[in-house]
Amino acid sequence: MLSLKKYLTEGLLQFTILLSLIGVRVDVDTYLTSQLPPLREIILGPSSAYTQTQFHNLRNTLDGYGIHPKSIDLDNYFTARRLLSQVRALDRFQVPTTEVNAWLVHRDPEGSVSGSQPNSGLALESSSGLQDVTGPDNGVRESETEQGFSEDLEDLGAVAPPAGGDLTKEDIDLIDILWRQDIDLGAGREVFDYSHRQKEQDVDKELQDGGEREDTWAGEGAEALARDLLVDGETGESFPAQAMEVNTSASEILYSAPPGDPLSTNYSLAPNTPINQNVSLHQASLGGCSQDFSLFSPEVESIPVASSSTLLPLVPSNSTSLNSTFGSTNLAGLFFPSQLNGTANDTSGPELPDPLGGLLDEAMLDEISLMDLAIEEGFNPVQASQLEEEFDSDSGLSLDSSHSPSSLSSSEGSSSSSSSSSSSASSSASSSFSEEGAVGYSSDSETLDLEEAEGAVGYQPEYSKFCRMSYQDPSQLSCLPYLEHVGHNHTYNMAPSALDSADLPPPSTLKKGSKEKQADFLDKQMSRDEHRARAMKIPFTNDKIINLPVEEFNELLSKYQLSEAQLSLIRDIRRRGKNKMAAQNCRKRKLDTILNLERDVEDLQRDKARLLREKVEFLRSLRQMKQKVQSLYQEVFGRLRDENGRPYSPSQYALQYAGDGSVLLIPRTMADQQARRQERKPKDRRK
DNA sequence: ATCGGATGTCATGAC
DNA sequence: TGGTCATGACATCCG
Repeated sequence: MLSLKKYLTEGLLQFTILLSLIGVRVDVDTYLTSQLPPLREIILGPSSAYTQTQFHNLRNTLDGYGIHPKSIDLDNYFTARRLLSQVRALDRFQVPTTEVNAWLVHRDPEGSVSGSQPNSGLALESSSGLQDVTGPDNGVRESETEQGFSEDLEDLGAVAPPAGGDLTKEDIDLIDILWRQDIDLGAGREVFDYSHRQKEQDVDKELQDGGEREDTWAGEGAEALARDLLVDGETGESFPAQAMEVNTSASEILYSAPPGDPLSTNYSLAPNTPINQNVSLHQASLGGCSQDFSLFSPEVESIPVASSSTLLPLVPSNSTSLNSTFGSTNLAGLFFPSQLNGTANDTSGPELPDPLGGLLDEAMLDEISLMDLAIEEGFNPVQASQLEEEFDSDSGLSLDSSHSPSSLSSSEGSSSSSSSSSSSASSSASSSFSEEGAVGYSSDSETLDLEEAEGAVGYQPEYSKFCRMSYQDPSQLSCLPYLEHVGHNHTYNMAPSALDSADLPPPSTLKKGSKEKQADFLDKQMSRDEHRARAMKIPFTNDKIINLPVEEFNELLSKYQLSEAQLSLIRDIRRRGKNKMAAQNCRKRKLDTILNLERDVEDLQRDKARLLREKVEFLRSLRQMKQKVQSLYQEVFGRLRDENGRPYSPSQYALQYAGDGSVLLIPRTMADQQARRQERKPKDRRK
């Protein structure tokens, strides 16, 4: 806290120096000893009343990070830095830092403005700033967080294996017994197997999907975090420590002023310092950020800094007048601009030709170009203003409403469900079926066994459907790794485990009637190729035909004396079977692609909405900056006095900012020339 | 009866 | 060159 106070004090001092250099008397002691709550608390420590403002509640709530209330000090500290950055880098685009206004509002020493005004200003601007900057973003973040949270919940559920899903061998044996008891009722053992498999599939699938989602969300979380960091950086906190530091020369100049000089006491300019010598202002105030004042730089530097007759001494007025004129009213206008269009300013009268025309015009050009850009993007200024209002009302989420996380979740849910229905096949097959299906029709007895077994298989239509989707020879998976993610509809390898004698129920336990039914049903369940193979008395299973590696397949063919028709059929079966799997694979990929594209679109729409919000904030910030510049200009100019103590005529003189950070008082004619030159340059550049 | 989704099959091209 | 895969197009089934 001590170091923080040090920083704050230094920051305030530096800002005071800046204000002093532009002609404003700032008495730090006044701040330190005044009753101005924010500043005093910033330096001396926060009061409970301050730290419990809605400002922080809002921020903490929206951020969800539970920032300690004392972090307000940092906020305000950075706020000061941001203000400096804004003042120094008006030609640069900076992220909305509307909260800047908060504790720059300084109290009229004469008490014309009560401390509550800055306080309210702080509250207003701060909350506004929060809503503007962090609110909508937080909205996005919040939604994403919420989404991620729900996803996490799902993941938790997915990671946890379903109760009972992990069957032991005893369980399987029990299932066998139950199946033997139920076989007469027509319930196939695969019903049990399938349920088992389904659980495993669900677990596997959810594990897989959960992992994927976890990765996805981790990635999105990181992205969101990066965005947050970026946004934070855009709020000005990432500014280099220099845009804050007053260079040494400045301090030297300031403190080397005659001790008895009241101006030096106020960190202001020494009296009668000729501005054309370009010493005090240049070295003290703007040197550190001269590179940021690109708007003024090259042309101004090229000005024949001319005869000393054209550059008159810049003499700040006395501190009293400064205090009185740079009072709350002007500050209120400065920091709480009532006009957002930035085209008019109450304090800018016709008697004060705008010497910042170049700057403002350029800034306006930027704004216009931005608005044009917005229009090009289908986001017209009206929408921008609406968006701004939404922003103000902390309804930034509305942009995302049509692409809410729920929709994303649903899409992902559908994705996972679809993929689970398909990819579950291979995993279930590998876990449940130890032997591929056999369609051995070489003997009647085999056929009988087969039919009995087939009768036991998939008595229930639902099962048949599931079984078609789930069976896969695990031995082939190693040869066909891509199948791991594909659900196959292998009608032709339905029969399969029937030949596994270990799994076969004793034929004697089967009743004749149910056996016939089961045979009929199995007949219906057999694929056309299976029927053909059966009709052609192909001596091995379709599954082998399809899934054996080509060498083994040829070897298998060589073991049998097969007719040409049989060989042709076998080749067709193999071709069709492989093509069937390929088609399923292809469809799954296509579906995945569509889902990914859908998700990408949603992400892009979210990004677009965020960028639009940021753009609105940029525009708003730009307007505020322009108003501030104008106000500061008028304040500075209004305090300038010639050797005789008379104010300069705005119609005859203007302030000109040089590229090196100095501020010159030059005749208006020269300023107009500069303005025209600056106008021409961008046009030439555009050509 | 119609429709749409799921699936199987064929043709074709690429590797 | 044959095998395999990917994919568009079409057919079929089914709810």
